[in-house]
Amino acid sequence: MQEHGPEPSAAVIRAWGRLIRAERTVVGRIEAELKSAGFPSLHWYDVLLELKRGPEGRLTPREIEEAVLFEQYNLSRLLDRMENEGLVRRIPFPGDKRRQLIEITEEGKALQWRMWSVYGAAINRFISAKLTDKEAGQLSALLLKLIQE
Amino acid sequence: MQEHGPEPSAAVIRAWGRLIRAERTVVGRIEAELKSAGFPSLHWYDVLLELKRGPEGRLTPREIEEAVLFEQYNLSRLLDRMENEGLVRRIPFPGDKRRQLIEITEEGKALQWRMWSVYGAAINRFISAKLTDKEAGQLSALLLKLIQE
DNA sequence: TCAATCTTAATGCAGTTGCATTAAAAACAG
DNA sequence: CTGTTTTTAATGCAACTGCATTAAGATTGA
Repeated sequence: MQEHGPEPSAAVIRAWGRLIRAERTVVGRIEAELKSAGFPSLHWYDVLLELKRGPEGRLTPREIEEAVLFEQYNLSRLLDRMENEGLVRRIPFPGDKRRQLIEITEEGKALQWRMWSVYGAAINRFISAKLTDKEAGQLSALLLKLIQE
Repeated sequence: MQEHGPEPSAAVIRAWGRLIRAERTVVGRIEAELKSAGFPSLHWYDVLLELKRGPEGRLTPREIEEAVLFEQYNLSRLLDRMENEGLVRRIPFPGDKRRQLIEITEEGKALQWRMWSVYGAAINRFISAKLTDKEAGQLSALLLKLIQE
């Protein structure tokens, strides 16, 4: 047997299992709502929202990757699809021909808005109904520890 | 604008964002460890572990689905691949020709064990190092609320 | 300067997932 | 019984993801 230090504690293993399960459960429920309302997936939403928040509705692909934690090649092709749907457009990055700026279109902003209508309601149903704001704050603080380093 | 009740609170939205991000971050780190040790993905591990825990190392596909929250068609094909690798075998379900039992093989048990060596160490590094047992317990309790209903 | 290195984004191909449907068997209802 | 409905698992096809590589442009350093 390979050595790898002490076994993780039961408490840690349980928390890890629940993290996976909670994420799958809630994402599954929310995706189902979006789909049944005829909308694309959360990944599309994530990109649209980040762009909308960015300066002039523009970000580089790298910035989007960093924000949403997608792989470079996945984002590249997702942007292809979104560009085909007229939700974003690629524009040259001034002073660096390698880079580009992704700009959200009016159509993209409109879609983000319409999706939020369904998404926000789903968050209410699947999260707000289960946690008080105080509990949500505690959860945020604990999850932050996992993200950090 | 479509009506959908009040906006989710900032605390809830933040918790939701962190849940997604924490899951992606930790899964990404753990998958990278498994991959660099030459092992298959966490999904394979999940199935192997559930089977190993099941009575006589056997479960129906439905039971596995329920335990790991995979889609029926995804599990069906994952089991094809695992069967091809000799990790599980399909056996008839006594008294119901629609159903089947999936049984973990000795090879499957051995793989689960070897993967745990890497997986457990990764959990130590990416979770135990970030949370005390007490915090892990709090996190579990909060996530349970999200899963329930 | 200019070759070596690094950064950014795209792409071919294989593997995986999602969606819709199918097929087979069991359970149910009249 | 027998036709209908439900349950279980598989599959064709399209969409998406992972991996490795490529190509182009910027940066670095002798």
